[in-house]
Parts: sequence; C-alpha cells; structure tokens
Amino acid sequence: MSTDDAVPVPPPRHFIHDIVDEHNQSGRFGGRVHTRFPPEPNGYLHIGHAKSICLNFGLAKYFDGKCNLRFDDTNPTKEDQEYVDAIMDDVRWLGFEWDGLYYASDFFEQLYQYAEQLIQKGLAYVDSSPVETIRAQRGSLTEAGKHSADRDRSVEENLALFRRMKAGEFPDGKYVLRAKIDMAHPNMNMRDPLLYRIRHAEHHRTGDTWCLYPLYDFTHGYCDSLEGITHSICTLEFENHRPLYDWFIDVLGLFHPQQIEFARLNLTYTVMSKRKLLELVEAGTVRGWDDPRMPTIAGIRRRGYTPEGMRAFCETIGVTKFNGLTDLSVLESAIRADLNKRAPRYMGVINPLKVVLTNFPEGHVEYTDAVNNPEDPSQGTRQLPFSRELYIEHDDFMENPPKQFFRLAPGREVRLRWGFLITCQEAVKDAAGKVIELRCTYDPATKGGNAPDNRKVKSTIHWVSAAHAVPAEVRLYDKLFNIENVADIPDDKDWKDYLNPASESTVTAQLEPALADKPAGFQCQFERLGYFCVDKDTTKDRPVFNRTVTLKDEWAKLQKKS
RNA sequence: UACCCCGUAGUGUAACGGUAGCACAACAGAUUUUGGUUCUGUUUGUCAUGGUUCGAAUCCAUGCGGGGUAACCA
Repeated sequence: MSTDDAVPVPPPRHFIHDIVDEHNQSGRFGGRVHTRFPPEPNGYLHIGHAKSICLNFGLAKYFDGKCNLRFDDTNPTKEDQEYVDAIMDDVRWLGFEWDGLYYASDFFEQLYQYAEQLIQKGLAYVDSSPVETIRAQRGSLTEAGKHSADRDRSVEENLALFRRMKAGEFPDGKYVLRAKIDMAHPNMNMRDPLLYRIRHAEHHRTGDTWCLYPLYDFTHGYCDSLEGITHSICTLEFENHRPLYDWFIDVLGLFHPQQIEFARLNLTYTVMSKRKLLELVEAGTVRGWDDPRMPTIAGIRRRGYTPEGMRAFCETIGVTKFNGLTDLSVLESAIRADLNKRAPRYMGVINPLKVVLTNFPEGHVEYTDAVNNPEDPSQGTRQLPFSRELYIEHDDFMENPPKQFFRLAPGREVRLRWGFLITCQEAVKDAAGKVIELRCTYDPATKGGNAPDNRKVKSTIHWVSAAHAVPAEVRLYDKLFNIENVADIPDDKDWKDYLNPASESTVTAQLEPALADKPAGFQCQFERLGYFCVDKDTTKDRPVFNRTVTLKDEWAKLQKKS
C-alpha cells in the first residue's frame, strides 16, 4: 500500500554480526557461516526458542550461509518423537527451513570413538565411585575438589572397562567415564566432568543399540565440530562451558567452531522454563502444550499470533549479552501491527445488550455495505443485515455517563458502524435495577452511517442484528501470571500461587452471520475489541473464537485512571 | 565470601574515541464511520569515583549493583 513498504529494511545488526565480520576478514572459516538450532526433544519450543531460531537462521541468511536443525537427543529417558515432530512444525511455522537435519544420536558411534581416543591419551578414566561420592569430591564454588580413587587407573584397564560398559556387562550407575582435567579448577565444569553414563534405556531413534549414553557437554561441541558449524550460538548459561568444549575439541585436534553466547529472552508475566510449562500441562492447569495462554510456539499459534509478527518482534528486541526482562507490550505491539494490516474486520458483541428500534418496521431487513478492512481496500466490502432488534456491547451504554464517555446514553445519538444513527429513548431494567434492554429510535435517512445534514455524533459503536446473530463461544485471554517478573517469586513461595486466575474467561458472544462457518485458524478483527481467531475446538453448531490480543483502548485507560 | 559474564530513559536496544538515537510504554495534540490505525510534539538516560585523551557511553583502574555456575539434565 504505502510506498515505504517496498523499501527493504535490512535487519538490525548486533554484536554477533561484528564477530562474524571479523572472522570473515581474518579468513578464520574461509568466509563460511554455518549455524545450527540445537533443541532437545523433551518438550515444546517456546518464545525464547523463537528468538534463538530467528537468530541462527537469520544469521545464516544475512551472511548467505547455512543453518542446521539438530536434535540434542542424548538422554533417552526424557526424549520423544512427539517432541521431534512438534519442533519441526514450529520451526517451519516460523518460516524457516533447515539445511542439514541431524540428531546427536547420528554421531553416537563417532562420539564413542572420540571417547576411546581420550582414554588412550590418558585424558579420560572409568570411575566406579557412587553418585554421592562424585558429588562430594567435586568440591564447592570456593573449595577445590578431591581426586577419585579410580583417577589413576591404567589406560588398558580404562579401555577394557569402557568396552565392557558398552557391551552391556554392567547395570545402570555402576561406572561412568570421566575426563581427566583438573579437580581444583575454579571453573566447576573442568573438574573431571562426566562423559558417559550407563542407561539401559530405549532411545527414540537408536532403540536398544546403546546402553551407555554420552552427556551433553561431551556431545554438544563435538557435534558442532562434526557438522562443520562455524558459529555455535548459545545462551549465557553455557559461557562457563566454553572452556570445556574448547578442551574437548583441541585435545583431539578437531575442527574448532566459535561459540558465542547471548542472553535468552525473558518476558513479563510469563515463564520460559520447560519444567514449569510441563508442570502446567501435567496438572491440567492449561489445555495442553498448545493452550493459547502458554508461551509455547504451539500456544501462541493457537492464540493467533503470526509468524511475521513473531519475526518482527525478534528483530525489535535485539541480541545482546544483557540479561533483561522484555515488556509483554513489545510482543503485543508487534502482533497488532501485523494483524492491523491484514486481518479483515467483522462485528461481534461479547457482552450483549438488546436494543429494540421502536420505529423500525417489524420483520423488515435492511442490508448495508461494510468495508472489510480500512487498511486494505482490496479486501472489499460485505453486506450486513439490519433489523428491528439488535445487540450492542453492554459497555457501550451508561445510564449516567461521566464527561469522558462518548457512547450511548439516554437521549444521546450514536452511529451504528455501517448501519444507522440511533438515539436512546429508554433503558429497560429488571427487578434488580440492571439495564436489560434499550428502546431506541433510528433515523431512516442515515443508512450506512451518514447523516444528510452532516450532524456529528460523538461515537460509532459495533452491533449485530439479533435475528441474524450467530452465538459463539469466545475465549478471552489475558496474561498467564499476575506478577511481572516470575523470577522474583521467593523460593519459599509456590510459583503457581502467582498464576492469573482470569488468564482465560469464556463468554457467549453474538457474531455477525459472515462469521458462522470460518475454519480453525481463521483470523480477523472484531471491531473495537481486538483480534480473534477460530480455535481448533470450533464446531458447526458452536463456533469457538480465541482473543489473540485486544486493541489499544483509550477509554479503558481513562477508566483505570479515575 | 571462588570463577565467568553484564550495567545507556520506565522497559528493551543503537552509537565501533567526535551531535546520546530508535522501538515499546507514558503524556499532549491533529485526523478518523473502530476511543483502532495514521501523523505531530513532549517527558525521562550513559551505575559511581578516579585516570588516559583536545575530546570518553566507548579505553584503563577501583568500587558498587545484577546474572550465571557445584544434575550420572540439556
């Protein structure tokens, strides 16, 4: 539409671009840029992963390089094909396609060979110490650790034992393989880290081929190296692991990727912890991994967030090493900006109040034309039935309105969007004094909402014709937590006590007839209320809509102030 | 009281020794058949103290503050 849409905006740069530039200038990787997104298939991806995905795939695109998808599947007891499938769906939904597809388990044989090489170099040993001993001997943040009794086992003995571990001669936990580095190292990761543990468990890909599995630290860097990854992007908590990965690579003289750490995304009023999210799912607090309140990619997709909006959001928040907390409003603003351009407008009344037009002929239906999207004329118009009995929003009427209230009130005239101008004559109340119906008159000369005498009305409100209205279940979503920073919850408190009990509320709305048969996933704006989408629970008899995000609401803001 | 990382408006992020800018939020106004959108304007900032320099958000030192790290998890 506007001309500046045509001007391609380069993605914002950040410190990782600078690092890659330096590598390209020095020729460290021969000008090659190859990143990877390495999730563990033990849960669903969330918005934090979206940041990482946009970063890794974005970097590859920016530098005309490649980006792999690699599943870090080294813990057979926690991983599952269900998660693998969901993760691939999510990456594609975000708009990315991987170059190479790998699993850490693809490299199990090679990893095993590396382990034997370490043993042969005298850099790894088989330890029979029980878990508690290993833990105790590790020392603390301020004290050096102690050597294991098995630390000086001979190469031959280590090799023989390790091969017997592989052959399945020992039960779980009997032995582990450890690197031989430095038990007094100030970096805890260097204190003879564990490399392999025995697990007689079925792996989702390798089945029962293996009964010993490599640990993440041992696996991760080698996989990056084997895939030819040039820049191993990861989050800040792995900063202390970098010296260990470097050690693994260098002692075997392998291709050496550059690890670069960035700050993970934290958002107000939600959690990014897979463990906590899993707990919500398992406790039934939410409808599942794809509950629209969940910060999972599956959740926000069901909620109606768009990939374009998510990518724009990821560009906005930038990439740094500062561990901050991003305002949810930044995300919502990105989603609104995207939906505003594209979502067709419809009318739906969420909290219906009946209006009877006393001077409108009974049984008569008048059709008016409505613009589908004022932001995009190419979306055309549709016809709206108008009749004697209507629904308007309860919140659009006040019997004793304050000065700032522009909407309907006794004696006041407003415009019904794309309909007629109406004037409120009387508010009908029930025994309790609650307004249950409005008796209004309409001006037949104002069809479409234009007054021939050009008189002004203070407000335009949405409505639906009662006889034509489609009742629908509408799920209104709000923030998951009541507390801005979930990390601030004290350890002695239960984080679940801070969940927002009103994060979902369900109402029966009355929608304009055009909304009757929309398929799951359909997105639109309910005028003046927000963006909504059809939920997968929808049926022919009862449409179900989710509120993706509200519109900005000046009136709500004014109310809050007073 | 170990090691590593990080401190720029309320929040997030630019400025690569040379005018502290952008987004979101907030506030004020204009436009508007959505109290939406759009447009205009305003408020608010370099953690502190020294040093180097003609010149420091940027380099150095010290201090202060925040985060991470002691799973046979990733």
